[in-house]
Amino acid sequence: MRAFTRFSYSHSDHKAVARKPPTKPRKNASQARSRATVDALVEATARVLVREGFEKASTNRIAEIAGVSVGSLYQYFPSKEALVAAVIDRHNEEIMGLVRTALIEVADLPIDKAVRKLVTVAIEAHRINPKLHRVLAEQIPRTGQLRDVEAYNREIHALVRAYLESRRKEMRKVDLDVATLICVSTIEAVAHNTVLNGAEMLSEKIVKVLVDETTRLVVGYLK
Amino acid sequence: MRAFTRFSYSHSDHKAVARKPPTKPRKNASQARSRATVDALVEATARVLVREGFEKASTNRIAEIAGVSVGSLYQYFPSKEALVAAVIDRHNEEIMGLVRTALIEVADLPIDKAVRKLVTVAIEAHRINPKLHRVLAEQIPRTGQLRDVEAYNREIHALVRAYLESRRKEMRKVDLDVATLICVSTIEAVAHNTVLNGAEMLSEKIVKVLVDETTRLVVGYLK
Amino acid sequence: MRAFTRFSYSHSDHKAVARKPPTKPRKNASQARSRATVDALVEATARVLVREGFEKASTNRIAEIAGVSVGSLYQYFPSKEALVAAVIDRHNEEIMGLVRTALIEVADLPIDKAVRKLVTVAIEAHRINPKLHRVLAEQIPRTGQLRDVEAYNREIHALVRAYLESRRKEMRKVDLDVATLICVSTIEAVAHNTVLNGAEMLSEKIVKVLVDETTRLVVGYLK
Amino acid sequence: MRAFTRFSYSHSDHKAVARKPPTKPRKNASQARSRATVDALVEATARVLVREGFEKASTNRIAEIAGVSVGSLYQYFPSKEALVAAVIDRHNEEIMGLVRTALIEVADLPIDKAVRKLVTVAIEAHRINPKLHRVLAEQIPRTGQLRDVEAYNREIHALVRAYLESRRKEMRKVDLDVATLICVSTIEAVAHNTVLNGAEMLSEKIVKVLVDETTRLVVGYLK
DNA sequence: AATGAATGAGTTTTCATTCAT
DNA sequence: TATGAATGAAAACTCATTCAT
Repeated sequence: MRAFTRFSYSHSDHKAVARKPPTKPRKNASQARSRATVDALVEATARVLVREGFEKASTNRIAEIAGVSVGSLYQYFPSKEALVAAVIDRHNEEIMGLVRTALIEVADLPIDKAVRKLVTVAIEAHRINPKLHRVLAEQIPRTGQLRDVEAYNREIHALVRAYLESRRKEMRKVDLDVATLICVSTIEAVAHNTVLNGAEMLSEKIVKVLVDETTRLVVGYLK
Repeated sequence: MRAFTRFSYSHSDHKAVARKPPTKPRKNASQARSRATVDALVEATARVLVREGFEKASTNRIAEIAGVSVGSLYQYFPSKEALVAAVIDRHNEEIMGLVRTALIEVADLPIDKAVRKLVTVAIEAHRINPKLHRVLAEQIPRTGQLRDVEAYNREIHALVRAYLESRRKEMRKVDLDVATLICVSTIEAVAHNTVLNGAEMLSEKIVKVLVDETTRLVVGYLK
Repeated sequence: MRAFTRFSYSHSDHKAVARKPPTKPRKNASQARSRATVDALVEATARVLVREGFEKASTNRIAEIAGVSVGSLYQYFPSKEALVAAVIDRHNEEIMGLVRTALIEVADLPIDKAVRKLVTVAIEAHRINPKLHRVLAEQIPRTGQLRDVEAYNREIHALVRAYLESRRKEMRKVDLDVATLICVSTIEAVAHNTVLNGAEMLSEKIVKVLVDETTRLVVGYLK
Repeated sequence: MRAFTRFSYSHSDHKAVARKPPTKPRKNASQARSRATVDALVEATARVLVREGFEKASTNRIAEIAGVSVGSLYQYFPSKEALVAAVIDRHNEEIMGLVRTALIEVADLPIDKAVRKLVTVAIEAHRINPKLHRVLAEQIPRTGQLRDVEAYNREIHALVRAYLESRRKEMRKVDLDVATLICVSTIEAVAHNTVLNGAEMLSEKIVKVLVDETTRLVVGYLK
């Protein structure tokens, strides 16, 4: 199963990352100062990840960019992986915000309008921070975030399925789960490619054509 | 643009890996013994990559598994990246073999038969060595292989486009490039998901359903 | 010279630990609350030392176990070493309490009764907290406690010597200092071994045999 | 049970050192160069241990003193502990050499001569490198060498027991194991104290007195 | 007084790569 | 050519101690 967003590492074949170091922030960072430090660290990690890639993203470098000591880094994050995991979480939540909103807005629309909206949102979601998106996608198997990502995927699947169910009369006879899988996969694939192929360079016109065609593809399939 | 196979890192946005060490084999491996050594090294790299992941795949370990000294490794490959690049090449060639053959076989078939065949082959290609596939997919941005992968993608695009062109009369009016992109993206996405979701565990029956549905999706779109 | 208790690092050969941080409690802990805090810290240190060993016993951990902030820890103890020193002191005092009492009780007894009592007490002293005993023994050279331990040793030597002197008529002719050294060493050695060899597992019967034999050994030597 | 040499940490109560990193040299160091490197490392470790104590003995420092790179250190020793273990082994073997030889020489001597010899050798053994002896004694619980040390202790016990058995007619009736334990403990204790109390400063005369008295102590006990 | 966030020097360990043999 | 010992920069992580609040 795969979502609108390409973190879709829902495979179970990856040698489970030896989870020696835990992956959740050490304290709740209730105090304002702590909170600021944690935020600075997550932000710095995202930046370094984008600018220099995962291997160059050393904890010392991240701490430096965050304007904080390594010691502080390890006060809040027990390992480098935990830091990356936090970035992934943040990014995922941004994306899920978009997607959830879209699915609510779409609830009462007919299938063609709805699909068009979803395709558009999927592309937008991929555009939030494509470079970060890529680096994170590569790192998900290592951070033990697979479960979370799968949870998001399941959520999206469930939401889409619910929508389709409410519109069953507009559709031909299909197994709803299969149809959902096909829709989600397809939309995600096109969005992924669209954005990764030059992201910012794509003219609005071409994007429009892609949205049109993808909508036609999916709607044609459902009706 | 994206191919049937998920090496689709055809984005130009990745900061080109500082190409300190070259990436092509040092010698042509003309002698038989050399050839054997090179093969052993590439094979060992693939194995280690699959078994232990990229970070654990040290050159010393690879040499050891290949039954060769590190010194010899560096006789044939100027850097670790070159070694990984060779593995990627080999894997890509295996996949492209399948795809090229399929596209030849399909040349005279009507669209529905052809699409079904292509979907099937895409899934097979993803099944060749899924674990290796994953590790390589993660590592491609780091080696200098993006160009090569894009070349494969372009080749596939060209082949599919050529096929579609020859079948234009069966199709509705569309921009051929857009249609090709949509087809290739879609087929790839479904194959990718299918295989990575439990790979070997998927029952043949479910696979058949997916092939049916994907075929219907694509054919419906083209006609 | 060595005492009944195996803290006998009375060697002067150890490069005196660079005494950067002082080793005495910062304040006299006059207030009740302060006193409680100090006690909690010493107790926590002992516990951590026993449970996790010296390397794992970080000041932060100790403070946490004591239910106090690190800041407070440093309010009362200027360094980690001072903390360990306090634990050593406390443990030494416990032991010396036993030993002093025994030597008073023994004052009017004949040599064989007295030696038997001392052997018994030595074993008891080693049994107070064998694990702590060990860890402390390992760490004494590092704290500045050697002087203190030597003082205890000297005290024991003096007490035993005084007793022997008062019983000279029961003994053969010997140099009193040599005889004292031999007695103290011997009793301590057997007690040390007895306890450290399985401590709590030694059956009372075996302990009794050891007490009997050690008494015979020492008494035989003195008479 | 305890031997003539004070490595006698034969207690089973120490929390078994988490044996994450193995403790045996990685390769057999057959080549001459390797051998030299290994020797240099062990020697450097011993030196650093004596001069700066365990905590200051960092692997980088040891490598530097050995005139070798850290990398080489880790080529031959998988961890700092393994290095210390090697030093312990070497030291133990030196000591056992002395002890074994003495016990052979002593085989046909009467008890008083034999005991005198053993006391002398015990003191000599402790004098080989008293500072190193101390540091190692402190570190043995951490290195997982307890088993080895216990093996040495058992060997000594067995050898002494065998000797006593062959001289039974000279002795009063005793349980041989108890007698052996008492002898070994006693001799060790005196040697330990003698050496650690100023080692080199002890006049030969005082040493002689101690040897005399200890011999009398033990012989008096056995007869 | 107490707190606990912050510090950063220092530690262990890894691994791509070189080069003497 | 092949070997594998040696290298050393760099990475992840710890912890005694300080100091603003």
